[in-house]
Amino acid sequence: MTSTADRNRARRASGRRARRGDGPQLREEILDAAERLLIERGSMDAVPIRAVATAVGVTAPSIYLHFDDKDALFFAVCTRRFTEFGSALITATEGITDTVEQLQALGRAYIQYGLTHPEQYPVLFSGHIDARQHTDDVSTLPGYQALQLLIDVVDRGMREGVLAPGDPNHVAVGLWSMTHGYVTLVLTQKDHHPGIDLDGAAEAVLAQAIHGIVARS
Amino acid sequence: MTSTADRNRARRASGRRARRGDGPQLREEILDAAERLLIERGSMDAVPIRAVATAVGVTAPSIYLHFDDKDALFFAVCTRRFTEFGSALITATEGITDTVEQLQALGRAYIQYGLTHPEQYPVLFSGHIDARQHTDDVSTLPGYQALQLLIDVVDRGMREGVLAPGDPNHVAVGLWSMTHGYVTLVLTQKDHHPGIDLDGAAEAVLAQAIHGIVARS
DNA sequence: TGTACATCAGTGAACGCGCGTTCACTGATGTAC
DNA sequence: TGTACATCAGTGAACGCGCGTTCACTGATGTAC
Repeated sequence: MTSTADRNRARRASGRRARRGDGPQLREEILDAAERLLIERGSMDAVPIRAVATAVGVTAPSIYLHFDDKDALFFAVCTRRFTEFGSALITATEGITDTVEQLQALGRAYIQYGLTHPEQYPVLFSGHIDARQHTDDVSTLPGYQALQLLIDVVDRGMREGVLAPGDPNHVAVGLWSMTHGYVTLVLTQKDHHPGIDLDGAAEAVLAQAIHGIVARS
Repeated sequence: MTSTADRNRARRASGRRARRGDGPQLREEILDAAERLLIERGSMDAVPIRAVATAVGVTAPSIYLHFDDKDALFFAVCTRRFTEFGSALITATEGITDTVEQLQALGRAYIQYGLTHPEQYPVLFSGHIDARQHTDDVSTLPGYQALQLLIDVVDRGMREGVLAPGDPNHVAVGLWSMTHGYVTLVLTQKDHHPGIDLDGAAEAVLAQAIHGIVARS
């Protein structure tokens, strides 16, 4: 599991140096370790840069050879994961022709991704990292692509007549609110409502959201 | 504005002491200051206990005469605000007899409260403070009463036949997901989606949620 | 009514830790001539 | 082919700050006798 860290430590202990061109590889190792620690500890405030360095088998200052500062490191962690998140959503719609079913698949994929990445999800969407300090390009920000994708599908559904007419932006925001809200409620409130099966409500919540926007015959 | 703090500082400077029985009053002042700083700085991690003490016109250790530790202080801030939040929801339904309109009023009140308390809302619902370390009574926790109220109204609507039949718990969770999700998206993503009027979608989102659960004639 | 005492509501100073970050350096690796 | 040099990829030590919390104390306020 920590074999690369051990290798780094062994190299260090034996007085050997990393070869030229190993930089990018170490960068990836740092991102992996930072993400793993983020998952373990629950928030980026609880992950010191020293801990990341130790996990990689390297000293703290060398982190700064690869990232400007701590924020930049964790922003990179999020960016990487968000790319994966976006792919998961796109993959979910592939092979599905019916627009309503596409929306359902999108919602399902969204919720599933959120619930299976309980630590990354809040980092992506809780606004703890001020993303705009790191990118000028808004389109790379968490949420942007997801929302655009959603708007496109909703728009198509309306033009096809399978969705009730309306403002695609508003409808998309509504759907996003519901899936996002459901994910965050499950993640944060799960243990606060003994009598209620929050986890088990996913399909019902999804059906309810779709039900609210389909065209009525 | 800081007159009580000034009074405290003046008392201190003049060598005078607070009278017996002033404890509870200072406790309230501490809560006020902590909340104000929470609003200003955006997160409880960004509010040192010394800053709270300074704002009240007192030294840091005296905070500990009123609260066990920092967590307890901010938990108290949240509890107080959550009581208000609960009252806002209950007040919103008063004088309304139609169940669907009650749901609409609840949702509207929920969203409005969230958007007008942009700093407290995340503290209440983001799970940063492990509430269960401070209370055994789950029913005092943020969210519990709100959800119970919602379930009651939904249940009544189903029995009246104005809402489509289903599991009241699931439907309530769906409504909560939507309002909670919308509030958090607006608070965290507002500036990330230039072309989209997130703020202005409230009524549409609400209508969509209601639309998804009413009985179809 | 006077006096010794307890208590309340703090104060001031310090402890001790952890953290982000910087700085001067090192030594192997690669390159120019 | 040999050698002087630049550079890459780090290291080790320390700086400096801020923070939560504790501890010994103080002096006015109230109370028992």
